[in-house]
Amino acid sequence: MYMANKVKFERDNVIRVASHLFWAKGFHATSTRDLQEAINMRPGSIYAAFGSKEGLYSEALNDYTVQMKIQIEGFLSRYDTVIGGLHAFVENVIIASKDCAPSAICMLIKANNEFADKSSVLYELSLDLAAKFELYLSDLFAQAINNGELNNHLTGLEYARFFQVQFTGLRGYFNRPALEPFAEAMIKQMFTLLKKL
Amino acid sequence: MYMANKVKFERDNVIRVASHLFWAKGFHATSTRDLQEAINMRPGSIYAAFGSKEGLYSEALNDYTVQMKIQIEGFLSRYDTVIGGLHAFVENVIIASKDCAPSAICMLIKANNEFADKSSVLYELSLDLAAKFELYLSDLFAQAINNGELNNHLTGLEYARFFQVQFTGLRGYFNRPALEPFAEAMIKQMFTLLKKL
DNA sequence: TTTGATTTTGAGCGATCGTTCAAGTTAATA
DNA sequence: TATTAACTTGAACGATCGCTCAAAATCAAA
Repeated sequence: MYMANKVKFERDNVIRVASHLFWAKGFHATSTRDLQEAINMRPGSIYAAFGSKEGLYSEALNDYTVQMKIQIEGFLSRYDTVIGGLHAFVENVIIASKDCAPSAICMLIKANNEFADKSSVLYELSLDLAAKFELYLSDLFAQAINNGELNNHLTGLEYARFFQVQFTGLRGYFNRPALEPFAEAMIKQMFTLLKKL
Repeated sequence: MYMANKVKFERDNVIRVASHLFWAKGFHATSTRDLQEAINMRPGSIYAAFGSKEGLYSEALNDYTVQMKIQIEGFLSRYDTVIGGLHAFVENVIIASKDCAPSAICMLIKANNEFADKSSVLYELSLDLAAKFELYLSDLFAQAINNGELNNHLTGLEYARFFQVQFTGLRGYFNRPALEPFAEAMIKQMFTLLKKL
């Protein structure tokens, strides 16, 4: 009986690094040679493992959404309420991790923007992942309603939509430097409005 | 006395067409050959007129902001109030012109996203134009406050910031198809919140 | 130690990129 | 009409793109 050779590189770590590079520079501005250097793999290995630049990007974008959910779960576990956890998460993304994240803009939004004109598989993927993330948020807000943190004038999905519009808007706006002083206040405002909907 | 030969192409129109192409596809995904075909000019003429792909993009992005202001002025002149005009403008951008515009996303936001990682001249330009546009909006909201359309709990600049966050968030969110049914209600919600700030 | 399936390597392929420039065309002046 | 400066043309340059594949390296099984 012959066992296959072990793959030498750590797949998850490679995807993580590639994801950060794609997130920072975008798909078209990231060359395969940039990726080779960043993940320390030669073309043959990359193409054997991921098939194409698009294939690697697909896995990178997917991993991004997984990591984002893990990050949210972390905040939720450290806070008493769903809304409190989400508030801390939003503040962390926009303020605390501003200087260490590859980009202030959500990678899903960047992907959706970059591929919006053509009917590429990557555009479809960005729609798919965004839809799934919206469902995930809907569940969270449904919990918040059940917990009595929010009134039930709106559904979980409607709260999720409001949250995504606000969060995306804030991340896009505070991408510009010299606006940090206003970030905390505008995030507070977002959650004040959320509770009053 | 020798008078210079007239330039054959219509410069403004060329910039308009190039702007739409860049807006739809982004800077990196638009090749100079795409541009040659779209504006019906050969490389030599393009480079004589604009210097480089970046130079043409600069003029295209600048023209975009000029056109956006002209569009807003048009709506303001057709409505009694500043807020009414802005409401109609937002509805027009997100709903009515959804299918004819090159992209649902503001070209300034797209530029800011695409160039955010590097210290390129185009990134600086996007910051510059965004700052100028924010000042333009600040003046509009200051007028609205003076007219008594809005209370004076916030300054014109603070209203402008809120508007930009909401508008950007909505355009990003409704970029995805199959969400149109919710657009009008969420725009109404945005302006309801604006008046209650 | 030998074997052989598997993985890694990196030179290099054809295509396309942004850009240049010598040659051709145009049109106002002399 | 002849002159001449300005403009347009398009072939082609070097660089870089995404990607391939024959050869070298690797390691579990024999």
